[in-house]
Amino acid sequence: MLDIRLIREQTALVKTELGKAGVAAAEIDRVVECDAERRRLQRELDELRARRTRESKELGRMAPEERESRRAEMRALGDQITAGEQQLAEIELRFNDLMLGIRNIPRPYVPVGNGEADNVIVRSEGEPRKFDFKPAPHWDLGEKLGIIDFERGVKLSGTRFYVLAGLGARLERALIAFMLDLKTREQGYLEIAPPLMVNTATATSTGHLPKNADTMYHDAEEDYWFIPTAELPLTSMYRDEIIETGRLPIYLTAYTPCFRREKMSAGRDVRGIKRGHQFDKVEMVKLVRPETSDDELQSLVENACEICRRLEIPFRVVQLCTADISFASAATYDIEMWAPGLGEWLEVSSCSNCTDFQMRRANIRYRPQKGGKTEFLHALNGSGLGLPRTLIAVMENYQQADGSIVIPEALRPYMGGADRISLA
RNA sequence: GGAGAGGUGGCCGAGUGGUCGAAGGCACCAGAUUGCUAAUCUGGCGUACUGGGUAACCGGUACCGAGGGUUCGAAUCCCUCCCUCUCCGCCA
Repeated sequence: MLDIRLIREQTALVKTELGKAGVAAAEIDRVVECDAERRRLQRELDELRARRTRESKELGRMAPEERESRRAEMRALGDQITAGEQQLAEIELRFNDLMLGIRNIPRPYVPVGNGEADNVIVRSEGEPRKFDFKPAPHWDLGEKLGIIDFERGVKLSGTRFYVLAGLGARLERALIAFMLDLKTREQGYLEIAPPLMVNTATATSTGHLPKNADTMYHDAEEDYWFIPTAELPLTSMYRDEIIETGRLPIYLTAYTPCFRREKMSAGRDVRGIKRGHQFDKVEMVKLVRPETSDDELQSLVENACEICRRLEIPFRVVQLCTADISFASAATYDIEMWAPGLGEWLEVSSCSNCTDFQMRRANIRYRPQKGGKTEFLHALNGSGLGLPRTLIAVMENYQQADGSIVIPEALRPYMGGADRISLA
């Protein structure tokens, strides 16, 4: 959520900045109008209520016979207040809807653009390996080695589901352990094992609700949302809390499965394990002081890059343009690993500075000055990394002419002695 | 799932219809004082919205788990829901 005061007092600026991300100026006008109406009603109602309090107290001090005569009058005032309250409640509902629907303002350094084509490749690291054979896509490798079973995944659940088996499952577990160890031992993150189903308030805090309700799995009976990313529980952990300054910055990491309907991507990436309804991910979340969040974004990106580096897989960092950053984000960098079998760059991480957008929704604050006013923190999140795509990159980059896959050095300690996945 | 108890300010905790935004304590802030790694005293100190003021600040309203109801008036009475704790049942 944006600060209504900013929208109110610097309407033109907000329109310009949001315009860069494709938000229509009319949307801002609607909010400003609704806000004015809301405040007008609020003031009226406050006056009526002040009168009631005042006169009720008088009434209490009156003699009983005198009291009766004023009752009817007071009851009418009470009805007027009730009517005003109902009216205000309606306006507030509409106001909140409007506010929840406005996206975050991009940071000034985010390149202005109209789509994916305007994203900027910031840097690349690692040389793509030269193959003296045609590198196979991971689905061929996985099936031949018996480590990915697509047919049985479909049998068990349906399209976009698959089964990892044997050293395939083991390799994914190794990646998870490797990533979590790096986060917790070297990068200062606290490991969390959060709930995978969250309530509406949690999903609203991060900006996934109300706008993206149709992209999430939802249990109607209990009103639980299956997390599309651990960003939801991690960012909302401290909802409605005032964080002690000494505890900042807070770095959290979690390995969780993620669930996504992938409605928007119907027909895209249907082959392989690149895009499933369920996938594993290691996530990073930071809650930091506002003035540090841009630096923290850089280090967040670096934290994710380090994984690619240690796996010795070529990657590049892409800065998303204003049109491509997500609803809650003010600045986003994607990290893409090279997948020689697919012949494409795979988005394995997306690191965002969400500034105070989510923190305002979640009401997570701190006190910059002891005894002073509270302020909203800034929240950042990034994958570190998405598992299926990392798995693809490992398989395709480390494949050999005979169809076997060599285990990257960094993962060997986690592979129970295996240094290669070969045909049985 | 059954029975009972309970949810009050950053924290603990009192408060059963008006003078309660709410006693008291802790924590915190400012000052005083004694001095020795801290104590004592005095004062201040909730959040949000809103009106006024350059500002310090002053005023109004709302908020005592959430939502509804009764009443001139609700933290307090009634209803529904959520959550926590204890006991029982069931269960991975």
